[in-house]
Amino acid sequence: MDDRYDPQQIEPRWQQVWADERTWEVSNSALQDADADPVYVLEMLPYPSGEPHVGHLKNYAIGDAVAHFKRRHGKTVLHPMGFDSFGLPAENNAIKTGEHPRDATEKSIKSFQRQFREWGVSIDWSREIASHRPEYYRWTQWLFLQFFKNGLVERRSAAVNWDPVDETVLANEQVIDGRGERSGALVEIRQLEQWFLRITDYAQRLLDDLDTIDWPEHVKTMQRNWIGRSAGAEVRFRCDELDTEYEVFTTRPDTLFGATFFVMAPEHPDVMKLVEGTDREDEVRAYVQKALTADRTERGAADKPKTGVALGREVVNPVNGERLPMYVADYVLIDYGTGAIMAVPGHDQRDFDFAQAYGLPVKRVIVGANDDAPDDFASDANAWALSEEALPYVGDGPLVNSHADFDGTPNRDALAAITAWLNEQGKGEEAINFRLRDWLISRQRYWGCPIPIIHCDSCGMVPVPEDQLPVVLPEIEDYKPKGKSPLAAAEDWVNTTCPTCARPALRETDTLDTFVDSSWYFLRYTDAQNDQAAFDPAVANRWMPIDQYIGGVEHAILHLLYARFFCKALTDIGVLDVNEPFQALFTQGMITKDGAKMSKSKGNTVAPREIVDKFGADTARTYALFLGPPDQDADWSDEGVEGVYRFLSRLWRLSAEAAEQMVHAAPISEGASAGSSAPHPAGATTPDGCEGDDLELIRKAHWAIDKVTGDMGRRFAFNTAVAAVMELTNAISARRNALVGNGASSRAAEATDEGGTFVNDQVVANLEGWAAIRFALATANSLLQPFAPHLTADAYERLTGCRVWEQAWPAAEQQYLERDEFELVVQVQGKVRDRVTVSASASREELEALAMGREKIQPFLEGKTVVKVIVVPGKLVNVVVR
RNA sequence: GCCCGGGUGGCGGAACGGUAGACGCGGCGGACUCAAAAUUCGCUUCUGGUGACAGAGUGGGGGUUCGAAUCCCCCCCCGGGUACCA
Repeated sequence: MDDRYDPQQIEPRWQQVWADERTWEVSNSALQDADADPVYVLEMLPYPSGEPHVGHLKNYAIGDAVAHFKRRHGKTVLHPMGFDSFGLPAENNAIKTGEHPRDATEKSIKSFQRQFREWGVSIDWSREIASHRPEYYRWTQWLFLQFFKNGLVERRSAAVNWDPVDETVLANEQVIDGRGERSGALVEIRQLEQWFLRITDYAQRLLDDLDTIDWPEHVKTMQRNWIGRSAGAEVRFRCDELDTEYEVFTTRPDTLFGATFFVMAPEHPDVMKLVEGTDREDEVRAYVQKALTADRTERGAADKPKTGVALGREVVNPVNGERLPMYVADYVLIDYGTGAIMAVPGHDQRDFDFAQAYGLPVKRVIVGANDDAPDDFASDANAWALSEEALPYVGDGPLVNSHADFDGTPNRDALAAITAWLNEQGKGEEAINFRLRDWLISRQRYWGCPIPIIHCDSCGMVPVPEDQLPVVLPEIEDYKPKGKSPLAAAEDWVNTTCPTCARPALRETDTLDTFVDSSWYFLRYTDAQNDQAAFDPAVANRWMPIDQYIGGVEHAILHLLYARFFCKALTDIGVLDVNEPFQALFTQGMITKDGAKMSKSKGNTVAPREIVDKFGADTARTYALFLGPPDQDADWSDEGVEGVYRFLSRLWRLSAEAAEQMVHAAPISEGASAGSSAPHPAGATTPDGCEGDDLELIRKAHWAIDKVTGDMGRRFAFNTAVAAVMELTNAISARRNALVGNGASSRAAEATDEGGTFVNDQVVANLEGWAAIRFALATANSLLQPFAPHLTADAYERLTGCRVWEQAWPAAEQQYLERDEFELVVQVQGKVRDRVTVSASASREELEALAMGREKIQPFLEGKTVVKVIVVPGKLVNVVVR
């Protein structure tokens, strides 16, 4: 028998077993069994580009560990895989090289599939999907049409990055310092007709239902902040000159009386209307043009000097009739609120900065805590000692300089009162505003899902009839046509007839945002073969929600929010009954190399392929989980990989050796038929009657069961779980060395052949030791199986004759966890001064007395008075002196 | 800018408010070997001391507590997201 750990030999053998037996496939009919306990474990699907990287390895190592752990707790686990195969990188590659995005993508998918198999990930491949295949995107289109028919789709104009040289729309990512990454041309902002999904209709529910799901708190916080609910009022400001009213959203109606000017966002559609034909027109036009092309993230910077231009118009403050000058300024955002604000420089930092820069009046309407209050301030507001240097004041306080009805009222109370008053007067009303914007789903790109709409001159926008789906993505010559969406070049495809009136009509040439594809793929997995529907609601509802979703924290907002929205909307439409798709979420951290994000340009990438070739998949997977807490970023180290390889080698060698020992011991110890080489079938149960070092080893094994079970089940602490199995393996190795000496191998088999009785006597003498070792090894392999499925299957079979993945997860027995002694720490002033082994049953009083009597602490008590003694049973005694 | 994370030995990291540094890497020393590799055993936060031991120590500053890496406040640095990368 080969005593060398050889993953290249072990791993393919077990992968073959799982493939032949379709071990990881689950059928939907199995769900009809009342005893079925279905669990859905899912990692975010990969975008197939090139080969998988170590980030993928980590993601699927985590997910696979969870899937195995659940299976071994008796669950029926759905664990599928697919590919998010539409997207920009493949299209960019096509523009550069002429290679069809489909070819590059399919090639990449093949590589991903092969490597996932080589990693031994327990995937149900019968449910595989790829979003670029017509049999998938047919249903993406169908879902779009359901949204369309239910009024959740809108078409309206929106700003895009426009590259005037390439004549194409750019993704934000393609805009570098305001220039197109390919052309280098200054990017313009253009307004184009776009498709939207009305996710804002769901803002409140998306916010509220976060309370019902088991997600990391910081991810929920990010989503809450992204949705950005704020309560306030909408107030109408009249512009007499143009005979229009402008609505403003404010969270601070209490400061309405302090407004001294009015500001519009550069994108506001009325800005140019307001200055048309006036002497302001040129200056305003120049400012707007500049603001529109400026870098979006820089624009919001608080420390950036405020800029703007006067419009030469005024609006009337509805609460006091004051005339406020109008400005356009880029610190006002078109996407938030109404794109126009009332400016209250006395109580808002940004308004204050702007007022300072443009010499505008600053008015105080709330009294600060440090201002001196007159006794009767309501009747004599001017008696206030107003400290102008303290402005802007953003805190709370009583109102002043406002209105007789409100002066003196604490501003928080005045908020509601003023809102009610506005409502009475018809000048405004209570309003909730969300930061969340509608989801822009159309893209002027080739490599995406065609939008199934036909534009007809007579009938308008007509949905493609469902029985004509899919609208197949046409073949085109040039992936970068000038000025239009690339699909517009496929004239035979674009020119069609209207499904309603049969007259000539044109197909929509935009494609869908790839986030649409990935917002429902987890539903398709539940019923992936269905060619009559996107999914059977009964099947999807049975599997959903996903019990454990796992993916990168970089998706914490967009993907997760869109998928949540999809499920709610589809549930409202009536094709699904899933309020929240991801009941539990785990977000993994990034793997870096030498402290930096891996990238091809830096040349610091690590390909899993090389690791797997050199050390095997078990090592690669285990290391990916061992290198740190999986939810945090971690740095990859090649030396660390070797450490894990050494650990796995040792575990496997010890297992192989112990299995051999038992084969020879069996006829003698078990009374089994002579010459039988059948492995001990009960190797996984705790041997009885062990004492001394053997008992200690058994205790260690049960400690490891307890530790690994807790680390995996409660907190996803795979790194410490692996460490626990390492500790157990170290203990096994030490016990084994005590039995047979430190030689590389005991060569029991050879010895038996040569030595006859003497060796057998030795084996008998060591029988109890080997039983303990074998149990500990079976336990170590069993605990490590979710991380290293191949070698543990191999070793466990040798040790017990059983398939480890079919075994129930081991249970720690309390009697082996409890100790009758512990090490008491003795502290003085919180500093450790002594340790002593004491009985676990010692009372508080006994612990205190014992501690106080310790010789080592006496010098620290000398000349001091003992003020207090803290006793923490099972842990420590802390003596507090003065 | 805004939102969310993170910062602990030479390195990756461990530590329900209760022994800082588990486990692994690296380093040093020993065993085995003609030798090397592999394996195996021991030591390894820093400073002082032969040593027992003492002092310091979890990005910086303050606070709460008998006791803080952990909780609170302020600051610095690094990472993710920021709506057309996925």
